[in-house]
Amino acid sequence: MSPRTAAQNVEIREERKVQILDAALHVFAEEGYHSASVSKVAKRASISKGLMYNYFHSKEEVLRALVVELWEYAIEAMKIVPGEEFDDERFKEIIELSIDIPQEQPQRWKLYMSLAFQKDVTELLMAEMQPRLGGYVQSMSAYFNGKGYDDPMAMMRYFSAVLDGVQMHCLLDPENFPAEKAKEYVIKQFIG
Amino acid sequence: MSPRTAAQNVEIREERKVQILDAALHVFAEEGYHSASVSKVAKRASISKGLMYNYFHSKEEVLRALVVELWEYAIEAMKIVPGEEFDDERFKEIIELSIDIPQEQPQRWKLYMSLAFQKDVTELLMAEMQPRLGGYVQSMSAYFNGKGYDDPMAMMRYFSAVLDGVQMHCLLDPENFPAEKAKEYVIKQFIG
Amino acid sequence: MSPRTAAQNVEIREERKVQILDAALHVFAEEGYHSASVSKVAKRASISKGLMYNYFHSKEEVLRALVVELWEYAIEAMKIVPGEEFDDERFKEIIELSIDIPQEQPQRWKLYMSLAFQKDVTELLMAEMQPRLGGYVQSMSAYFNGKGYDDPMAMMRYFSAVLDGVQMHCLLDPENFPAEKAKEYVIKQFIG
Amino acid sequence: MSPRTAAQNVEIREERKVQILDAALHVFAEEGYHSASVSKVAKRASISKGLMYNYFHSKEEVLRALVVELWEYAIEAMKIVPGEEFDDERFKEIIELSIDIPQEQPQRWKLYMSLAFQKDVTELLMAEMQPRLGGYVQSMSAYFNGKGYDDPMAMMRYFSAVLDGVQMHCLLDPENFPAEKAKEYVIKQFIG
DNA sequence: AATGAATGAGAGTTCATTCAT
DNA sequence: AATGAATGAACTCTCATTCAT
Repeated sequence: MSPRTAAQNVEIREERKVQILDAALHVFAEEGYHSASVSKVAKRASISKGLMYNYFHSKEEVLRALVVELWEYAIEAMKIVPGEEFDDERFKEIIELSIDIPQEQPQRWKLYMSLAFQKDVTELLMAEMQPRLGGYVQSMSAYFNGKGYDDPMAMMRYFSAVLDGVQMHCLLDPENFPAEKAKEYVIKQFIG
Repeated sequence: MSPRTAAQNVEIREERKVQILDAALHVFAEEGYHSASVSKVAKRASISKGLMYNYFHSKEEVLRALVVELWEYAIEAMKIVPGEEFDDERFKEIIELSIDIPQEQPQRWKLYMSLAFQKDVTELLMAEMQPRLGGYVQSMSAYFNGKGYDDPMAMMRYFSAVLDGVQMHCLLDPENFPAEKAKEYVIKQFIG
Repeated sequence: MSPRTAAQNVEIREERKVQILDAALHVFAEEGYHSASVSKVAKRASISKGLMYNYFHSKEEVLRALVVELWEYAIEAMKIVPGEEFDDERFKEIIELSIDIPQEQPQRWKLYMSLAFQKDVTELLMAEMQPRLGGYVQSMSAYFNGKGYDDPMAMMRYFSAVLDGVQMHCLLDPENFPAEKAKEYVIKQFIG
Repeated sequence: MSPRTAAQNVEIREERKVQILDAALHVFAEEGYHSASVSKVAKRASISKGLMYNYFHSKEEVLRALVVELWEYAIEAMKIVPGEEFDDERFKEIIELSIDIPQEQPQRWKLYMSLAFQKDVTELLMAEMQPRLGGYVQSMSAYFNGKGYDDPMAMMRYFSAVLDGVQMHCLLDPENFPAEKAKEYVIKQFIG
């Protein structure tokens, strides 16, 4: 019965973290972040309440981790690279991914959106994600500049809004919202 | 030495109700319905906690009143009439109003949007609004049918999504989002 | 429109008091003294909450009045006279009345009994009724002394207990408890 | 550095439960179930209010536990066995125990009696006890049938009333009520 | 005499967090 | 690393009582 090696410990910690975040995602999604209790998350993760605090300093931090994870996944999935230049093909791909990704894990994204309107949370997330998304915004800005629009910045912001609206409807009414058509419409409008 | 007259009481009650709803709007909008506490609402309304319950039976009822008020105002402001037929001019007006109205009372609409993703609340809201909005959806549906689109229903849903996205960005970043341009873009795309 | 005369005022006050006590009796009996609210009593009495406090200084005082009223009625109905001497006939009558009276107004007596086990209330009532009941106890004591019992005081106390037990069961299970038989048994045992 | 063992936890929980029930007994008995506050019970048990809810889901459940405990003790102490047949000796013993047992733990029984008249609670108690007491009633019924009384059922009910009356007086005025004499009287009357 | 709007203390309950083990 | 007993502050809601009118 030798003690665990440091490597094993790290591994265990990593597993536990995933366990907890996974449990938290489900519980938060089902009951809403504020109504969900830490006890329930712990129970769902099959660990004790106390142990949760060994991995996350607070309920809020669990939420934060969940959101960061979400965005990291999205950035990864969209293969976003700082400094990248978009051509039409790549831009089309980005539109498609932007609409497809939330639909893969609707729970996660619904949870995320449910938070987006609460001041303190919004700020918190912005602080967390700003650095990671700066490059993306620039790439997009450059693309719209190159498109020869009258007011490329306005167009870019409008584009973001449209995309958000579409994502929102995909999440809220996945059965009735025509996601594929919406993709086409967006592509046609903004790429031409 | 007579007691307050009935008229006086009605007046007082009316005033207080407005006071409470106003306070609740701000507190709910800032902190989210679930995290906001009745105490804070009362404090903001400068009344005792107890008195709130003289006017509303529960926290939820305050929310309901707020939402009903919101929609009644919107329907009134947009001059929506059940069974109305939209022509291009009127449709343009509706687009413009849809984007302008939320900006007049951003708090209210932020609150409203924040609720859309809270599962338990969504149902409550739907029940409250369905009857009030049925006619509007039909008018719009008829308009899109008349436009000769390939798939008018899909287009209508896409239109709704776009509008929601624009409204959302207007609310979340009113200083930077180009609302006027966005109006033009929407009009150009959907009316032609 | 002349002002009310003093006599009229007294009359009104008396009526109101009866109104209130009557309402209180019903509400207290239905919901229990502690759970019943002053508002409900006022509503049932068709007056305002405020006015109740013009007649009784507190909820507790209403209760006290109710109990005093109850005992006064009982004493009156049993025609108890201080210093009276009981013969067998009269004692028989007292037994019968003791069992009949609670059954006439079961609500009142149930309410009364529900209070009898709470320390503060017990003391309160004792203080209130002691003076009114002293003579009665003496008469009874004299009766039992005259009966030639071994230990007349013990017998008297036992008698009181038996009577209370019978009253209690009459109130709690009026449909099944054989009140008339019980009367006979008590009479046979204590009078002979 | 291991966590508490399961056995330790069980022990702690057992102790605490006793602590809480003991505190509740006193507070409920003194102030009545409805007026007693959970805070006071917690204070008397020297624990936090919150912890009470780790052991009982509600104030009512504490009451229920108390009552069950009480009856289990009484049934045990009276050695009641379903289906038992009473002879005179055993019946005498039952009378004696019925009067002695409440005096051992007057608080508990005062509480119990105070509940008998609180409508909402009565039902709760009946549900809890009916199954436990069915056999006892039958045994008693059989005994009275065998005694050759005119109306054995009436006599049994009368007997119950007498016993309750005696118990009541023992509890309310233990110093002056002649419990031993009362036992004799009851025995003489009902056994002969 | 009469009203009911208003208060404030306290009710039962929940829960994020801590800590002894 | 791990537990869950324990806390305390905050929660929603109620209600006896007061007071301006």
